[in-house]
This record gives sequence, C-alpha cells and structure tokens, in this order.
Amino acid sequence: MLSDETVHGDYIHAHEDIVQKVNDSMPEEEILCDLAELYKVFGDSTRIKILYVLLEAEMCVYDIAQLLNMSQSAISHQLRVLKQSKLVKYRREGKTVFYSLADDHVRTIINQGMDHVAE
Amino acid sequence: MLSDETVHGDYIHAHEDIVQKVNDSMPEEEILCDLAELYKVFGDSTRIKILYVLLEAEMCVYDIAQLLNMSQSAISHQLRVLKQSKLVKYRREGKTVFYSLADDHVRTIINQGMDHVAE
DNA sequence: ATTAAGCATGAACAATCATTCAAGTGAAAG
DNA sequence: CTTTCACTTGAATGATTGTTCATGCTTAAT
Repeated sequence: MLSDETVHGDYIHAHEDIVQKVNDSMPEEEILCDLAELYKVFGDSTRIKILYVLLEAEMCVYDIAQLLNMSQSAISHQLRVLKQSKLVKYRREGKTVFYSLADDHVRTIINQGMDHVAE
Repeated sequence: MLSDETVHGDYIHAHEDIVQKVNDSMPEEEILCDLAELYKVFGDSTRIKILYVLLEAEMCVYDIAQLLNMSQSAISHQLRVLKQSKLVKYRREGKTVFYSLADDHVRTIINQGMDHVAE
C-alpha cells in the first residue's frame, strides 16, 4: 500500500509535501480578501471607464456622465465606490465637484492590466 | 451670457475643451470592457487564493480544495473561470489534473495589487 | 465489465451588485 | 428667501454570480 501517498485525517492524498510548503507561504486570509476587494472595484466597465477618463484630466461629475453616455446619478454612485476604495479624490469649486485619481498607483495597475488584455 | 461656457446639444456645461481632449484619447469601448472582465476574475477571494496557491507550485484540484477548506466542486467551477480567462493552464497525469499559472503576467498583476493593499 | 478515484458540469438558490427613479443636500445667484 | 444648478443618497428592481447538490465523464485498476 502507501508508497508515496500519505494518510491525512480521513482521506488519502498524494501531495502532502507541496500542500505543506504552500500553506506556509500563504498570506493571511484578510490580506487576500482585501486584494480581491480591490480588484472587484476595477472589475466593472463603468468604473474602469471613469478611471480611464480621470487618467487624462480631472473632471466634474456631469462631464463624466456625458462622456460615458450615462446618468449623472449612476456616475455619482460609482464615484462613491471609487472614493471608498481610495482610488479617486475630489475637490469642490463652487457648485462643481472635480474628481481626480488618488495617486499614481491606479495608473500603474490599469496599465498593467492593459498589457495583459492587449496580449 | 456665455463667457467660458459652451452650448452643446440641449444643455450647457463648462468644460467642453477637456471633454474633447479626453474623448480623443479614450480606447475603444470593447478594450475597456475586456479590461474590466479581466479584473472581475481577480475580484473574488476564492479565485485570488487559488492563484496565490499556484504562485508557489502546480497543484491538483483536490489539494487546492483542501488548502482552502472548500468543496472540490466549488474549486473546479472557479478553475473553469480562470481557465477561460487564460490565467491558468492544466496538465493531466493519470486521473489527476495539475493546474498552474498560465504565464508570469499573472504574477506581476497580483504583486502590483499587493503593493496597493499594503499601502 | 465493474468499480473507484479525480474531476467537470448543470440546475437551483441565496447573495451581491449596477442602474433607475425620486427625493434630498449644498452652494451661488437673483 | 427662493430658485437653480451640481451633485448625493436611499429604496427598488433586474441582472449577475458563487456555492451546493446531484449527476456525468475519464482514467486506471481489479
């Protein structure tokens, strides 16, 4: 029986050493969830478009809405998500609110993704 | 009236020049949607964990399931998504199927995200 | 051929999410 | 103070999605 196989709990599997090795080098559960949350924000075409727009210039809500052919409410909702994830910041000027990218990190992440999409 | 404002269609807005500039430099709709689709795949904690596991070593479905404390079916479903997005590849050895990262691009994207999460 | 292990797949269900609609702020102008 | 503009917010709704459960497929061994 048992040649290179290992008994572990109730079942048998054949790669105990690998599982052990990987288990040691795994980051905390929470870190990985945060990472997934971050990517989830990028994983919507409306939000990607907004970020792409802001890649070029700071812009007010109404103009973003017009550029993307969407309601100003929809844009505002998504800007809220982007704001909560610290991907954009805003500044008020009279009645108008201007949004812009929070930092250059966002730029890097988007470009990285583009490389993969472009193949 | 109209100082630096511009009439455009039915409404008035104040930043025609910026809108024009951004509109010119926007990639095609389809490219941006592909980009969002890519990030959507990274935007799930189970899939991120799978990718992280494969970052260390190639591994069979059952072992991944055990490592993440999840059913083999759930893992298989997510591996299907990762496969369709060309993020992982597989190789068969007898009854066992070994999965591994498709290329080093995946590694780069994950590390990039980690930088942002770590702040 | 039968059986079992390892994995894939389809339907179903709960949960999450993006948009719309309607109503509510805050700032500036009359 | 009232109105208007730019934007925000909450509830509602339709769509998408991750997991489970049951079943089917592949390979190998008896």
